[in-house]
Amino acid sequence: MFPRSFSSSSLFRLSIYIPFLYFFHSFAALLLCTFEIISRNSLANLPEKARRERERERERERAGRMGTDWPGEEGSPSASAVVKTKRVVEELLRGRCAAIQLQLLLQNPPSRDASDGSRSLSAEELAEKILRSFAEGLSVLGSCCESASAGHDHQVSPSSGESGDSKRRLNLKDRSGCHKRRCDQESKASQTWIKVSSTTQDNHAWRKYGQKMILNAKHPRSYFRCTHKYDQGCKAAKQVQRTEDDPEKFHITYIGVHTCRDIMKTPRMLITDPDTCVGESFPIKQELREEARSDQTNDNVSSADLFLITALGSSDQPNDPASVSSERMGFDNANGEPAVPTVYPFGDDADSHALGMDFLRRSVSFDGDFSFDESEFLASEVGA
DNA sequence: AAGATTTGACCGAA
DNA sequence: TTCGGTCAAATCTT
Repeated sequence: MFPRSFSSSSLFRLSIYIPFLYFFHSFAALLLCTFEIISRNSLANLPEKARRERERERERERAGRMGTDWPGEEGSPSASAVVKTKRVVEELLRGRCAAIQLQLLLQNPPSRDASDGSRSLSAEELAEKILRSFAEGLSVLGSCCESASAGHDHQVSPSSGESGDSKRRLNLKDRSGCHKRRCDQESKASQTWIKVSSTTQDNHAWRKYGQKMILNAKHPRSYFRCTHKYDQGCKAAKQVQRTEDDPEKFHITYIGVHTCRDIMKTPRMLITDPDTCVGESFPIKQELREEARSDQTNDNVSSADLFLITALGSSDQPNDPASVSSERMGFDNANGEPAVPTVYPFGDDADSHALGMDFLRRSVSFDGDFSFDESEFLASEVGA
């Protein structure tokens, strides 16, 4: 059946290698189509005039990054929004480029004997590049609201370089700014979802910044923000409160998506088999301490933890930001219904939400109107 | 010493 | 005026 030159060991290696290759190839293709859809949508919304100004804008950014005042920009939020859109598009294009490189790398892998270490390293670098593009894009999108109220806003922007300490020194009067609050609330309302769990632990580093007794509630509510709020401008936050009927369970409200990237976790996410990572957790120091204080154990953490996606916003669709982004990416099925489940049986994981990569864990169906001509896309990409 | 938590005060919304 | 969310000085933990 096979030529004699095929030894059993090389056949064995081949049988292991091919499924991996197939998996990574599919993954790269998925990433590419994601970038393609987002880029096309964003570019379609970009006014022609703005596109012409793109080059000029790049020079501006090169000259003085964030924090530099440009005459005329401050007074026109629309111009600022265009700048943001352009930045998002640039990030997406950068990520798409990296995804193409990754795909090419996986399509034409160098021989295993040649340089195994360098091959996997470059693939990881590319993957990190892609994730960074996602994070940067989300970060820019998240800061759109603030820039609209630039005149009142003293909040630290992701790239302003201002430290948390200097922020602390701000006068109390500087905390006023109703525009920002209202704006934040509106944007947060669409990025809020609730989880009822027997543990407060998830795969993110949170820092507690407040606790309050709530009217007619037995238990206080704790307020957490992402540890990377100041160093990476991550706006994710959560509120934790014990449920009234069952004090063993926690009512957790997640507000906003993580735009931070945890260097320790990112590569692991990519290489870990979803099946094997179910139930695995990355212990978060603060929360473990809280768990210890409240005499809670994580033994009862299971896949049975209910992840409720509630419609806190106006939409009747699940408000999980990740699902929203999936929807924008065109992952809905032909019936117009979201192709995402409303209950996540994965137990405690916020990683995939944070990185906007839920589609990796879901069975994404591409039937419907969506079709992705990979070869055509690659050809056009190479031509460009 | 650095970073995290606690907790009283402040702020805006209702 | 009340309430929920946030801030930041004080305190605690590592």
